[in-house]
Amino acid sequence: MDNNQFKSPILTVDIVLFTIIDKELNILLSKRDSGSKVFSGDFSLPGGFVHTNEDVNLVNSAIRVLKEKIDFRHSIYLEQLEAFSGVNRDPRGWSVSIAFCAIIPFSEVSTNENVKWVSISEVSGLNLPFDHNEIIEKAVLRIRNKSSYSILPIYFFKDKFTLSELQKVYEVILQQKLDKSSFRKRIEDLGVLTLLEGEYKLGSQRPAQLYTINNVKTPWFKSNLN
Amino acid sequence: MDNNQFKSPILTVDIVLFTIIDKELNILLSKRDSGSKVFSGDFSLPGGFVHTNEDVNLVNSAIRVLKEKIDFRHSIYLEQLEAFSGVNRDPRGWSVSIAFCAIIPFSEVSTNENVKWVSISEVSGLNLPFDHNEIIEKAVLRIRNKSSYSILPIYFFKDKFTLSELQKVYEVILQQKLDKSSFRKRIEDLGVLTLLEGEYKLGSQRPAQLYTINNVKTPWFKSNLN
DNA sequence: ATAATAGTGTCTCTGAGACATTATGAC
DNA sequence: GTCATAATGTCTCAGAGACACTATTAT
Repeated sequence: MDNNQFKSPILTVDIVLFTIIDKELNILLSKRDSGSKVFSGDFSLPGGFVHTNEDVNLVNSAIRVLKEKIDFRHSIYLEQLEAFSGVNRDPRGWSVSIAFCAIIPFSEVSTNENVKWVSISEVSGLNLPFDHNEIIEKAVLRIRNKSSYSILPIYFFKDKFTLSELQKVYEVILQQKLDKSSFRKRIEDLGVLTLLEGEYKLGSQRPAQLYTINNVKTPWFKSNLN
Repeated sequence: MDNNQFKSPILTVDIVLFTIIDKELNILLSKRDSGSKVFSGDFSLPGGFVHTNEDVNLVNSAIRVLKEKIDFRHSIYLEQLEAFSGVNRDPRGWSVSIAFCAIIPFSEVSTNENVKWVSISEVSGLNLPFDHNEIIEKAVLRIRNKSSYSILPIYFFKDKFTLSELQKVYEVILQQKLDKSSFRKRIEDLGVLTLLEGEYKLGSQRPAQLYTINNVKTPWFKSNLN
């Protein structure tokens, strides 16, 4: 029970930040700092060390790391995924990385020369540093799974959206067509969407009703207990 | 991106080990070492530092820590719960603890003077060190939730069990009566149980068929996608 | 036979999915 | 009017739950 007799593991956070681009889930990769001891200049998940002098907890560390990589004004969805660990996952030594899933509305994505967005079909062909391929795989599964029984996908929208737009996002994430009728029934029964009275999305067809989310956090469909 | 400019956080693992005693979920608490710098002599979740010289990953650390506390021959169920972190959760400083959920068959529980089993109704009345009350709360929710849509509760059995016994364990965990007929339909439809031909549990009533688990890991009920 | 638990069958209700139909805008 | 998409309605089917019924042992 004495901390001093063992070399302390390296402790980092990594973030799998999702958005939707061109009807596909995309993930943010960032170019590793030239001063980094390992994989410098390569693209990897955005991540970094915990700053014990300024972060109050790991969520805070994750947000700080993300803000160092990209600009975002709108608040993002953030959820802890899993701790990845082992004596061999990092060439520098015994390492633990707490991975997070995050979602940013596609209307808010910014970019710069140190980051790039990569679709999840492309990313599986890349050979990323550390166990970042495995982390991404698990993050995608998590997002898919949660989307199948919750309204998580609303976090891909900034504020207003139509039910058809929301359905399309579900279809992109779940990679399957959904029935319009039952989709709408499920969503509306949740009672988490507020109809924006008199507000419509105009196009070259019938205008669609705009909705926004109540300030309720990720409720579940009834299929799950509780 | 330089590790050395920040004081490294304290990194530990904590385990919420469940079993069932007297028709209630129980959790293992262990007496903290007299040499421990904080809360020494108090009861807390079993936990400890990662030993970078002998552990290969965090699962390994968790198992080692548990083995230091109690004897167990039979393999146990172990699953990562969540990383708990913050500048204030440990009086020694910025700390991260990776919490695990674990299950041991109630036929296998051993005990000694440094550990005690406490029912989850009792434990909520205790004021445990660190954020251990919060960790336990989340662990209980996780076990309850998973039990509602998976066959996780089989891990409370060593090998053979009857469907009635299994149902009783579900009822203890979920804190509600289940319908015998639909319970059996759900379980049998999963196809994960093997009927032990000719083996029955005898009592003062009609003998019950004994089953065992296929070497399948925690499948889900259909209600969840995938 | 009775008690007690094991195990099965039947009915109903609900919710999801398939699919058809109606509604409302632009042109 | 046509076209495209929004929105709603109808039908069927499957699974869960309520509950009744049958089966098999000990005594």
